Amino acid sequence: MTTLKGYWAKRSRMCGDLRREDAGSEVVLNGWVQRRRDHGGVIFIDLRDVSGLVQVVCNPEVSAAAHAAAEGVRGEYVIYCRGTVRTRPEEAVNPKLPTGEVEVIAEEVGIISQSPTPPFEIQEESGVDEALRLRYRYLDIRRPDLRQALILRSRVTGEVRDFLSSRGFLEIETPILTKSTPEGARDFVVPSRLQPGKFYALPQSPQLFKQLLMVAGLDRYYQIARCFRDEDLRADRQPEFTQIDLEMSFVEPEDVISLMDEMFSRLFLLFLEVELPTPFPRLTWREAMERYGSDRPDLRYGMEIHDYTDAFARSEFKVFRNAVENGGRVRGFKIDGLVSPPRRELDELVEEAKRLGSSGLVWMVREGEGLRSPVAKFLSREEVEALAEASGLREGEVLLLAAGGPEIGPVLAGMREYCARRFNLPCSSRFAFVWVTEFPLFDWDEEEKRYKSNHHPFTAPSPDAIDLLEERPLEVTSQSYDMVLNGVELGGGSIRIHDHAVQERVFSVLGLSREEAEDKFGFLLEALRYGPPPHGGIAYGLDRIVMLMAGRDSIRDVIAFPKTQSGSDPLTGAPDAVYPGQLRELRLRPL
RNA sequence: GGAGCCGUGGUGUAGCCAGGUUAACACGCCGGCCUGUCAAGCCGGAGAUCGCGGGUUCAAAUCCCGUCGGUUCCGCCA
Repeated sequence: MTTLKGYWAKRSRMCGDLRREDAGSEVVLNGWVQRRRDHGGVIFIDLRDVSGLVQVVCNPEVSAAAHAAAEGVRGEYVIYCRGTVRTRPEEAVNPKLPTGEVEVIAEEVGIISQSPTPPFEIQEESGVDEALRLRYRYLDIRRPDLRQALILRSRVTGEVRDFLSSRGFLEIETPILTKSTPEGARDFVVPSRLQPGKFYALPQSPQLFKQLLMVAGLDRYYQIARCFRDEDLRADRQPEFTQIDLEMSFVEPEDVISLMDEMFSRLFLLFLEVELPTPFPRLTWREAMERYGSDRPDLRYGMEIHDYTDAFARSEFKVFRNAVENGGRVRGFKIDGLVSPPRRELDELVEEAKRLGSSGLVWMVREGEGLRSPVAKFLSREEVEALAEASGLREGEVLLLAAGGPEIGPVLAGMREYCARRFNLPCSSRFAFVWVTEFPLFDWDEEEKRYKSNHHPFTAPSPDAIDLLEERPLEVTSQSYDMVLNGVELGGGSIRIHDHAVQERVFSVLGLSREEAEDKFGFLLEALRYGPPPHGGIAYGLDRIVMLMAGRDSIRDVIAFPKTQSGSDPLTGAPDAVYPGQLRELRLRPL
């Protein structure tokens, strides 16, 4: 059979959908050639589309034309195939494929479009250099893991939309070209042609706009919002990323938190078949710092930090006693799930602690009634007993201790992570969610010698802490909450200030004069005079959510066209120079 | 801004520390054989001036310096 140039038969089914029940039916498939196996007589073609893969059999005894066409087919060619679905002979069933019980006996095959040999193999496991994959991202996305991640991402956002919309949220778009606001990350800036010398900024988040929408009386807003921050990149940070952003009127923290518990348990049940117990556990910021040394603790592991200061108050071990006498504390944790590691590994722990910025780390291993430790000789029997008692250390178990001020918290937090990874410790669960609440309203910025908002300047102080605003600002907690999953901050939010007087007091602590505040976000302040409802919300990093759900280590693996660490896109070549004429039009000149 | 790691046919690696033959292996690619494979098999073939620049040396993929790209982390990211 001769085919007309440009002719192709349109598909009747998707490759990956064919099953045993379809046996006997005539189908037309369109797809990419994953692989061709030519046995001289019969030719097998693995045909791929977005739904998956199915085997096409081109037997010259069935159709000489189809077989002849198949001989000219190469990898990544796009073809059509008309044929009949057949259950495979029992010994030829491929249990590795969802479609492995069937195959399509080709009666007609034609090439729709050709392809050069791709620069890398389109297959599951890809050790291929990421820069090359990014340059040919459209080929990279043909690989199943990337394709699946993008499918998952689409389903997650779809479900988020369904869920929020069913709860009365309205999806509203906010500007991409907007005004640079102070504090926070460095802005991406866009020059204005109509107003030379002036600039838009791309939004770091729709924060201010969503508050305006609450003042506007829309009651509940959400958006799958692109955000831009001109800061250095990381595995979990891109210059542009996507937030699930939402805001609600007439709510307290509890309302936001419980709604999000519901949304996330739904997502995980639907897409990962994981049942998450709700409500998710909660820790206040203070508890989190005390027990895990971090405001984003990984609760898949125990290794809770305890205070052992009392045990060393009068110790012969000078390093610890001095630390205690100088107002410091001795804190540490037991490495759950590790027994009698070799000396070499214990020494590695000390090195790691130093890398984390600690001046030292002491390990102790329970051996019989005593403790093996580099500092054992400085410890009295009473101290050893007190430690063994307080730590609950069992035979062979390891206790790590560090002494000093608040700076040892992050060190111990780092050591928890390191131990979990280094010793491959068992997880209590695959996904450990936790809310961290009541963050401090302010941090002290040592460089600029002033208070800064921990979250942002519109975050409401806890009602019972408002009186401390002026006297002891660092002790003021806020009505804020972060959702943390496996040690990754997924999102955070707060109840906002709706009382004008409170807002002014906060600005005053931040050292913002009325004029400065007016200049920086006067439009919001003005809006907040016109009957703002009490409101609050939260914003999530969608990329991070999907990354964790897909079991990936980088958000680049769940973004169709991500950027490299230097912010470039190897596919398009962005960023790039522009024509001099463009600069002239914008009244811009390079320095 | 700082620290670490990586860069060798189309792809992934070995070789580099201890400089010295035609730079090795696997996958892919091309050709041949082959009617049940699915990482097909067997036979044959093509394909790399070792990221780039400079230096040391009789001699550099290998040592030194610089630079570019990628990546991880610290700083930064309200």
